[in-house]
Amino acid sequence: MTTDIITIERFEERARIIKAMAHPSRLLMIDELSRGERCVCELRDMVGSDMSTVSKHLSVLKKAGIVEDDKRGKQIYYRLKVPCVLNFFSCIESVIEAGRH
Amino acid sequence: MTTDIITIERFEERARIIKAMAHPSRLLMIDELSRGERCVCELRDMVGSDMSTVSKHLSVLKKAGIVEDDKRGKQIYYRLKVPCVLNFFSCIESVIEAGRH
DNA sequence: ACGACATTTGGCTATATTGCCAAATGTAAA
DNA sequence: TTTACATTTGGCAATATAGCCAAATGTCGT
Repeated sequence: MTTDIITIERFEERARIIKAMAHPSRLLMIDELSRGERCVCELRDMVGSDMSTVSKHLSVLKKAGIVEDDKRGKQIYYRLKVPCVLNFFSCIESVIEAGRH
Repeated sequence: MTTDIITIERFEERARIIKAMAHPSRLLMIDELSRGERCVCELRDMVGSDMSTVSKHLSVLKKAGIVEDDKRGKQIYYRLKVPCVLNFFSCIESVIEAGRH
């Protein structure tokens, strides 16, 4: 354990991680990865963007510590490193639901 | 219930809400509001930014449906509308913890 | 070593976000 | 109805993000 003091830096660190999720394509990829690991080309087919765009999205998720990757053969496979992020979805849905007041 | 089909639009809507949280000052305010409603000036004192900046952050959270407000006297009080967003923090902490590999 | 394939990186433009100041709005007390 | 206070809004400059193309890197099969 490092420190339990809640500082501005702590909230900055938290914000960086949440920001990494804050994009529709990245959420789509997280959702897809919840069903198992996928190579970049599979995710590109799902998302429908340019390979380079998908790759950059994945690097954002990776830098945030949300996914991890693994090179096997020609492909690189990504998987969720911290699956609890999936729990966000149900809460988000209730925000949406409450929003329809 | 509207529809259960998972579309791109659904992920865009989710991303908008997550993006609304993706800022250190806004996370700080959410954290503070978890302890009860606060007027804008109290939040400004906590965050330490300009009043107008804090107000704009709050409008982002409000538009996303995360907080709601209520005018009483000269002040406007904000409170969490969907407290489940607080659950994000523990997961974020485990992302941070896992990141220190 | 060569060519095909999978992925990342660099570079660029377009767009979005942030945060301050100043001005506008709303409210209440004198 | 002034004045003071609380908050929002408009506008602007600085910075960050997104997505495409093209080029670079890495890996395999031949």
